[in-house]
Amino acid sequence: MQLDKMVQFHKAVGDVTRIRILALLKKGPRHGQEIASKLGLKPPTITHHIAKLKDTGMVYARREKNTIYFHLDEKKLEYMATAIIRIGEENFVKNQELEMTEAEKQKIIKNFVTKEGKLKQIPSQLKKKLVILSYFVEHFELGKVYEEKEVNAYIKTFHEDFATIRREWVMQQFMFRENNRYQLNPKEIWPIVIEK
Amino acid sequence: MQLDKMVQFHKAVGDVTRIRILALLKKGPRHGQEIASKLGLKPPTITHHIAKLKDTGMVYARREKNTIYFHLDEKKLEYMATAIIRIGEENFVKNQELEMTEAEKQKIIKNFVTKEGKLKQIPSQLKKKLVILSYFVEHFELGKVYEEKEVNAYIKTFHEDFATIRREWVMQQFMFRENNRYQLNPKEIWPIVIEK
DNA sequence: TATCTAATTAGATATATATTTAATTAGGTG
DNA sequence: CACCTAATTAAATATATATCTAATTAGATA
Repeated sequence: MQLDKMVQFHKAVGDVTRIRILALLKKGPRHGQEIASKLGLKPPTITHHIAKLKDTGMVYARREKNTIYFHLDEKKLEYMATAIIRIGEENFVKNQELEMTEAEKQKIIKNFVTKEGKLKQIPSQLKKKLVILSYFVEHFELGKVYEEKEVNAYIKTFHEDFATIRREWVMQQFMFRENNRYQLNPKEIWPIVIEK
Repeated sequence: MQLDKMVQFHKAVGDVTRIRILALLKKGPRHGQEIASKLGLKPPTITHHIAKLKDTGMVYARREKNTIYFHLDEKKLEYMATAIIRIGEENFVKNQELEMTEAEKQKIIKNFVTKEGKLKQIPSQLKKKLVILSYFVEHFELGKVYEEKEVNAYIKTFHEDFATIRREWVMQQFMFRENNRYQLNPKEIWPIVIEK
């Protein structure tokens, strides 16, 4: 699960009113006014909270005549609630498979990077792709915040498809994005380990 | 799990920085400066976040010489993360056992409440206790917020041990507490059902 | 005891968010 | 089409919180 999705989920659940709404929806679909009166709040407040719950995907709406009923998707709730328990595990599993020596790494780099330092193409094999992503991402400094523009500009110095590279960095946990700004993740949570 | 504990937990996890800290602690104990430099933040910021994680109980500290290492308690994390999935279920199970007729209810009330409306004693049998708790809690209005003083004052009109009654109302989900103010919960989430 | 290091506290600032009232929108139904 | 009801949006307010710098505390060790 993506880091920002996880934050969004826990922010959504981290509120007394929204937990009370979830408790009600667990008993079955409810409509806005009903929820408002049961919790002693005004309808706009419920709209506000329901919006946050809907954004996570665990609540959805179905219209019946003039009334909109809100439903709880318990499967999604369960999936998202347990994601935090598995945090880092995907990486850990991958690490086992994705250890390699410095020599192997150099070979892959030599195959995919020109003498001028340009990326010939994005490797399709996961292992090789990760080597390449890690190789180029080392440009960034730990703790420094980068605008999307800066990230794009840097990628363009070695490859034209900046959108793909940027997305892969985030997806593969080399970097993390927070409102369109980027930061390097510590190597410990990168999905690849190079034996020294 | 108590409602406010649940909110506290999800508020704690609902933050990018704290999730990143959890991801680090999952690999093993870390000390403050280490975390700060890995995440590109200053030590006071880490103190701030660690405090919130410690408050939930999922992180604890052990000193080694001059350095304090923070550990993740994965069992607690798992327990708290999954609590939201089970929300209302305890009540639902109880509901099955705790249905009763209006006549039964009246009998219990007659046995425990004096003609003057005073509570003779708090029943020790769960079923009877819940009847008594529900009987007296009906005094409150849905959606209205009560100060602790008001709640105490009302309880004293029928029973001396106001602290126990107040605590039971919250524990049994008849009311909920938020920074020392109290509100009635909707009957739907009460742990008892009276057949009409 | 003096000094070093790691951690915490205090205070300041900027941002986010929970709630309300008033106004508006969106679908039904006569 | 006119009207009704439920839901949403807008704007305002109050509260909470994430982060930093500067100052302080707490232990360890020489």
